[in-house]
Amino acid sequence: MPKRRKYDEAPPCAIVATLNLINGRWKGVVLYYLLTKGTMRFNELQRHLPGCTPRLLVKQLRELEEDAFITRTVYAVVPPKVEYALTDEGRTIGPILLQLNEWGAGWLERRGLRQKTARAA
Amino acid sequence: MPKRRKYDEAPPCAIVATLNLINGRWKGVVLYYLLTKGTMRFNELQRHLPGCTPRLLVKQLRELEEDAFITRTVYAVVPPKVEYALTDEGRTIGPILLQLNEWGAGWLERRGLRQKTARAA
DNA sequence: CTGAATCCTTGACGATACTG
DNA sequence: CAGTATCGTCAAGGATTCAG
Repeated sequence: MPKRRKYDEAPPCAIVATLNLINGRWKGVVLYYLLTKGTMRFNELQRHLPGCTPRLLVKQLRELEEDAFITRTVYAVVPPKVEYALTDEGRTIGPILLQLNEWGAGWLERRGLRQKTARAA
Repeated sequence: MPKRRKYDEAPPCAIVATLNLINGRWKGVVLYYLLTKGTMRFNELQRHLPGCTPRLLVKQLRELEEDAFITRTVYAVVPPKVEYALTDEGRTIGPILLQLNEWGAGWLERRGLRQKTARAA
């Protein structure tokens, strides 16, 4: 049994399935960054996610990799260098991520919780 | 302290904020049903969510209500009758829900996990 | 019919420290 | 730099029963 995430019991419901895929404290944003800023290294990614511990970041990245959304490329150099990039599959949710961002920005504004720019974090 | 959901510490990050709003085992589908099938009663809703206990359904509905996505209308009759409907605010995520559904359907298919129709559950 | 009450499990996530 | 290891917390969700 190769590790189950809580909702791998996902019924054949498209919406539930999709949401489960991007469930996780930072998955959505990670994908968004890789989408809008391109390939990134581990630390680079982490710097963009204030409050995200390496432990958690690793876990979410591994899950995204499992789900074929991103690739993980290790370079045999010192100091170590690992790059994360979107796959073609990962790129297919791009439009949704952009919409989530846009809608969320509007929502935050309606709530009076201004954010200065349209940045994702 | 009026009850906190785990991620109410949501940073002013639009994507994270949005995902947190529809996080929850059934929230997405509930919204989808209310969007595509219109106003629904409690039991009606539950019948569409196999495996969802009333306890959980109530909770998620209350949260959606708190977030102004849906309204809860109680009719003073016996037996009780309560109707849930999307608000205008709730309707604004409609496009995203539809896209989530569509993308998810494609994903499930690519995964070989056929679903017969385009139904959401 | 629409929940509320109670009790319980679990896994998502956090803090801190350490390493090749 | 890119993680592991270890320990701990806590809220999400499950099961069951009861009630207006």
